[in-house]
Amino acid sequence: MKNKEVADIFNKVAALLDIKGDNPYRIRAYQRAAQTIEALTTDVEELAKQGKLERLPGIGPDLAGKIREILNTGTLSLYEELKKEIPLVLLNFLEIPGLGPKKVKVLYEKLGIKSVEDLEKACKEHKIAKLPGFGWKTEENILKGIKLFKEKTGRKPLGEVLPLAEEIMEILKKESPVENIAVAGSIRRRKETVKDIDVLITSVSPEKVMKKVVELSLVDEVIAFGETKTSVRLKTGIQMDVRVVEPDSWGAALAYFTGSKAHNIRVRELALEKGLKINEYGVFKGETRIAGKTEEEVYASVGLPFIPPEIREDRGEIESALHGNLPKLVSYDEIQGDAHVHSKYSDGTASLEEIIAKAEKLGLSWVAICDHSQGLKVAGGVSVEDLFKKKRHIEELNKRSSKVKLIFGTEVDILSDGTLDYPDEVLAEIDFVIAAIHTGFQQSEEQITNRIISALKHPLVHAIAHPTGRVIGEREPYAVNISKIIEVASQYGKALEINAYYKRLDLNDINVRAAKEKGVPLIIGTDTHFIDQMEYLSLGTAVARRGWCEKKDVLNTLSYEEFIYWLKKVRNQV
DNA sequence: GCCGTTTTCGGCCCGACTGTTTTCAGTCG
Repeated sequence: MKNKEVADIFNKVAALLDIKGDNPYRIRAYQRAAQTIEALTTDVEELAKQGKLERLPGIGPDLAGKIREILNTGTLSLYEELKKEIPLVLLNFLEIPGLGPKKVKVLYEKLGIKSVEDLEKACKEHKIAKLPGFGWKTEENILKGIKLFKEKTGRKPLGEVLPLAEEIMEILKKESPVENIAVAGSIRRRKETVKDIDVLITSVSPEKVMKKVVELSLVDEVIAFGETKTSVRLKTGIQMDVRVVEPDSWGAALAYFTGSKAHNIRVRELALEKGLKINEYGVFKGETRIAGKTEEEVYASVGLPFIPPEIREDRGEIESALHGNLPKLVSYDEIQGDAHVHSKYSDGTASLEEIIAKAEKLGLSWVAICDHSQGLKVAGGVSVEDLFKKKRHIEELNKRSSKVKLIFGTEVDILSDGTLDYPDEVLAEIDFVIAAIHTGFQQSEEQITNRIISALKHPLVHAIAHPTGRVIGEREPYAVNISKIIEVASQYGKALEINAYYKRLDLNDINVRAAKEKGVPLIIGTDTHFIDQMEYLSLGTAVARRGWCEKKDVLNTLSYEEFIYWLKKVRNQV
């Protein structure tokens, strides 16, 4: 997949052009193209071969040519030229809060600043305040921004921020006069990482709410404090923006602040075509507000059905909605089981009994107990002897428990030569086999891809766990050709996991969608090691939704009996 | 740089807040 590489270059070109002060619409064209290519469920290389690049939205003859240039030469002459004009390191400056392209340009041209260290030094020597358009306050803000930049308080995993956002909502509900309150932004879209917390509120006395917000004990610093908009930085380093609107604007504001930006732009373009204007206060025909109380109303005003937040990314949802073929996304309450839980038999901390109790609380009807296999000693891999103890234990519990059934499974290690960590006669006794890579991350793309493919082809394997191996913010995916994996999974009718652990979410939304399009069944597993982690199931469901999955695409929507049937069917036992 | 049954040229989403200004540019979302 060269998609990421092409998108990266386009994003960098856009940022460099931005600093240069180029035509903003040209810049947007590069950004939009980058976004489109990154979200592709097919290889851009494949599309190029088929001569279909120009069919992509926002890709014209020029950008298509530039994509081909990148594919052929590995780089782009425009990009190389721009790099000579503007040092690449300046792009880092755009990450510093308070610094945008215009200010970066001035800093570079007037003071020759080329590194964060230069910038910090110039601030401390008060050289910044003397520049046109700058002042002492800006100087101060840049210093603060540098500090944040160095602390790397960038995007945080959704699973970390969501509970915090919910806690804050609860406090504001209890202790300030809010009527409606909701989290918007990328949290509502359930993006895997988020940059800030957007909270939207209606209230009869906004000033009291705003006062409460800045007084929260969780707040570290007030960034902006206005009548309708307040921004603070929380002690965890994350920024929170709070907006208060009139009840009549609730839907419009919710749509507006949920984004994504690209999605909003498309919706507003549709509005313009109809002679309407959409902003956060409503849909307007001239001066008259014709909609805005609910999101449904706002979408209806431009001829669209309600679009679920999780797919508002301008990845084709507008077109689908216009054609009346939006997917009916799998819902959170259709999920009946958790397909990947570790117990005390390996490195999990919970007993089978505790897992059953937790599952019952969560309203699940089945849980697959997939402990590590024998060779993975660091993770308490289960010996063959213990495996059969576990099997009897599960059978016994299933006789007693009617509400929650356990499934006897394993997360079997794919060894570095592609063979599995239990002999076939043992695997044949295990009802659910999900295979995974835990060692040899440094192998070549060909080696790793082939390892996974041999596991997929193994007649006793049902699925692959965390197929790319990435850990958000900690470890890049191992080198794997995910398109090939999806292809082979499709061919052999095997499933791919959506690992729901908040730092994995692997497959990610884009790969899930690619798999779904090839008819590969998706299976959500929490990879629980500590019992409460079973609650991450909803994060996995969110990824499925972001990957446009419907009920039929997700094995967790099957009842216990149906899932058992599927397991046997894969092995040709029914 | 893209796009179009109102257009192949002239458009391209919209507003809040801050800081540096004295009416507005820059940044942000």
